[in-house]
Amino acid sequence: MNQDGYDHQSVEQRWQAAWDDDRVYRTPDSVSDPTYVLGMYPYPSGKLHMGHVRNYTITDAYARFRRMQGDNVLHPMGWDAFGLPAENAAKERDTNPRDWTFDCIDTMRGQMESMGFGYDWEREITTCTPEYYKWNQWLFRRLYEEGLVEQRDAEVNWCPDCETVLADEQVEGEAELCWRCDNPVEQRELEQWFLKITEYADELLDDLEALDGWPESVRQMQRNWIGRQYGTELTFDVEGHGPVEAFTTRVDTIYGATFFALAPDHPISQTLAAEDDEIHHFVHHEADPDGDEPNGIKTSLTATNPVTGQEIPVFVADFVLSDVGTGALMGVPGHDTRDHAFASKMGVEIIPVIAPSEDAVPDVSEGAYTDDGVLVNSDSYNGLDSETARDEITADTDVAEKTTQYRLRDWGISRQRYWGTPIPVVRCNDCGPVLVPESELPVELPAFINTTGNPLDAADEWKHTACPECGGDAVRETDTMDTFVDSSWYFLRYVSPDRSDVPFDLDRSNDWMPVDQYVGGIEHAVMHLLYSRFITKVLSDTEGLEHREPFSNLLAQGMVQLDGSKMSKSKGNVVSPQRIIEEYGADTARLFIMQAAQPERAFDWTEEGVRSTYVFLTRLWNLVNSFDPATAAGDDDSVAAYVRAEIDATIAVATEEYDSLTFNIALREAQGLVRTLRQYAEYTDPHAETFEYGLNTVVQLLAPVAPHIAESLHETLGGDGYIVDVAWPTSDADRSFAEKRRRLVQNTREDVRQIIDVAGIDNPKQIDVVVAPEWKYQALEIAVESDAPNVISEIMQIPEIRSQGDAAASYGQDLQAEREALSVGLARTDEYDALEAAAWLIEREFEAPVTVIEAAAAEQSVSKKATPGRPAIDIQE
RNA sequence: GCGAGGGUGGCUGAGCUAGGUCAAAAGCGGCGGGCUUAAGACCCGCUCCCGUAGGGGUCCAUGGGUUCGAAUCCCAUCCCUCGCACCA
Repeated sequence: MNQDGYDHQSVEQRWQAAWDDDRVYRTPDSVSDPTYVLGMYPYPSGKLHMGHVRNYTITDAYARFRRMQGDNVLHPMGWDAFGLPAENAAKERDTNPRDWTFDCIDTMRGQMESMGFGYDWEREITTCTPEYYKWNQWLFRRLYEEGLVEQRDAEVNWCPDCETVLADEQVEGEAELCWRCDNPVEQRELEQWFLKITEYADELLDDLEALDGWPESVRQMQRNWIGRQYGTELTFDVEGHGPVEAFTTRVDTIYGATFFALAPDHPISQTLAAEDDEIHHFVHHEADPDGDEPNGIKTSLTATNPVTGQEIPVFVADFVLSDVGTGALMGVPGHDTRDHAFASKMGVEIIPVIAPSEDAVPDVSEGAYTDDGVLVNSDSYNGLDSETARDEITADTDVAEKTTQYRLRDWGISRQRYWGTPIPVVRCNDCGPVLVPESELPVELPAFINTTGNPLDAADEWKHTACPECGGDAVRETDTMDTFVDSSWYFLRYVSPDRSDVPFDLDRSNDWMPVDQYVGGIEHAVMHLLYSRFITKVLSDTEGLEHREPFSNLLAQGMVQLDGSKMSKSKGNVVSPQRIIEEYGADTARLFIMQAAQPERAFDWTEEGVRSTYVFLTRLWNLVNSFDPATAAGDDDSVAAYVRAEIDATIAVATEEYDSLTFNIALREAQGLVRTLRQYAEYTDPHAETFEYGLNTVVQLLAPVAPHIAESLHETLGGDGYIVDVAWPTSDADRSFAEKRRRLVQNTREDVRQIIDVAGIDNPKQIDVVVAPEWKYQALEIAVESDAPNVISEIMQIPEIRSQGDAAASYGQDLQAEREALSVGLARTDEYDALEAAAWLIEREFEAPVTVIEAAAAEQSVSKKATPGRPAIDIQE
């Protein structure tokens, strides 16, 4: 395949070694406020996949771009090294998670290096090392001291396959499958450690508004996840069982409450189940919270509506969930779809209490009316609108109170696994749970024991210890932390990875944080990104960190697909980055991925695309290597001027696009410039300086994405030092001006083609392109500016125009006719220059001499057709 | 059901936040030509319809509306993708 291509292997190996030797990507601690570019660190599975390649190529290219623009850049990498797969792998291979993990890390680091990613490896972090996880334990202690840790029995999601607890966020879909192994999750009651993220629910929600560097979709997902709802909590008195709290967002419908419902696991339901066989049967055998049908059973009890005093029947119903609201609710079938379905099924009364207007009471017998409206059938509240009624009813009712409910739950971090951060707690018979003192951190993991249960439980020697408080016998907490704890603050550790006395250097963090550009997969939209925001806020409140958000700008990169579907091992449609690197080189892989689509979009991997990218790089290589300034003896003529203008335009466009992370457009521009340069060299002997300028520009514009070949070509072109340190090219070109020029040239060429085609001209002898006279530009400008009803009289006030006589009148009529659509384009001289410079393109195409002339020098019959932005064209056969 | 983002020429995909220069960029595919012994690569052009001097017609999911003028703004409908969902 590559016998025809450039030798990517030697090029890439050479520069990787050179960068390494010279520590090119080192960010010294002394730099001030570097641009912090970060890709989500990977779990070290042992193999880089295309998703990683895309993710890290984006950050690498952006980091290199910013560096060439003169910024100090912080671009680190590390390993999310704890986690269950290592345990499973260790069991399968009869080794231990630690060795396996470090092997994987070594392999992946090697692959990253062969991709040419410019990381500061001296800042590498690995979460499974005691040096790192010590600070997870420290964090746990700090949270504990701040009252943000709680231990409680909890119904938890238990994955029988992974033998561990999962956070709500790790349970996926309606079928409730484990996010890692896709097995159904069960419920278990266990003593768990929780981090009280709910204390920050409001701030986590409200601060999303200001995160305008984040995609709306991610912010929306977090909003949904937090799920704040304003409503009213009110007390119903349940006969014989006392007061029961119920939450509602629609207290305005309380006059329509015709039943009361309890979750099957509500304490009252449990009591009733113990006394009543039918209820027992329902609770334990019939209730199906996952089913679509609302099921329930009527009890013999009634509840007192606190507003109306009415007695309503009490049901135990499976659609009432104990972890939503209070696990009890008032049923308003007239105005809630689900309550309506239930009431219809159970034969409960349905009455309308909200109407679109007072004299349009809706028929709710067949369906609920769920909109806000005006109250009816509600005594003294009749006639009030829903919103006012909610306020007044809540205010008037002693046992009602405005409250806010959240969907967000506290973050359960206990995992019954070995390969994680030990929770720094000791259980003493006398003192209860006691925190391990800071001086004794880290609590290190004992040697791995291959067992079916939790290996920490089996590590007797490690498990039995002395109580830090009383010195008595005690046992260690054998649970480890959710690995999302590790990743909730790792971005701070990169700032000062060597500090053994603090988790992060505070002053430097205040200077370097937040991460300016964070890049990763959308799958972390809620979990990782929410936890990181939470921990950052806590550290801000407790440790003096002056930032309350960790990531200013977030890019959720799209998938790399094959034939429209996600690459996955199970489908067997995986393209190995390793193979691509070997066959085509890292630069090709990087360039292909980056030019294929916008980074947030999914795109299809195609072998053909990769090949043509490789061909492109080879062509560029040959173009640069065959260029010899000594033999390029062309003049600095109009063609050179055209090429120069194109170079400058390319710089302007590419810079803008790099800046907004739309690499695909920037790269397309750069590739287009290569084409222009090749055409130039084919057409004529190029002007050495111009051509060299073009080549240098292309190489520099490609350097962030294809750094190895760029270094080589930079060297070939006689550049000093590394291209990573070369200043990003700049130009005075204005993008919109450049685009106007391009459009003018494009339109003119098309016009010539059309004339030749339509007029059936076989063999043009001479092509004249006539630029409109100055007075027409003047007239146009006046017409655009003018508010006068008739432009003709306006422009005729200018003597120069008036002196044109009929021609002026005629053009004035044209202007008047198109009055509203007029706009000023290029100035006459700019138009002339652009056409003059582009004349060679037309000459080359039609093999006829092209002359760009001023109107004054042309035949009247031809020049009269010329208008600003539209030269007259005269073709002689 | 709720929320977010979308529906552009054979395909992919810009433009749509600042309405006119948009028959609508770019790439792919297809067609023709050049180069070549030939193929590939490369280069040039065409690729909605009609047209013997740059013209005309129809067009950007569908149907309305605003405007001198709409792919671009507004409304409604349909469809697609993603997230959440028996959430009180």
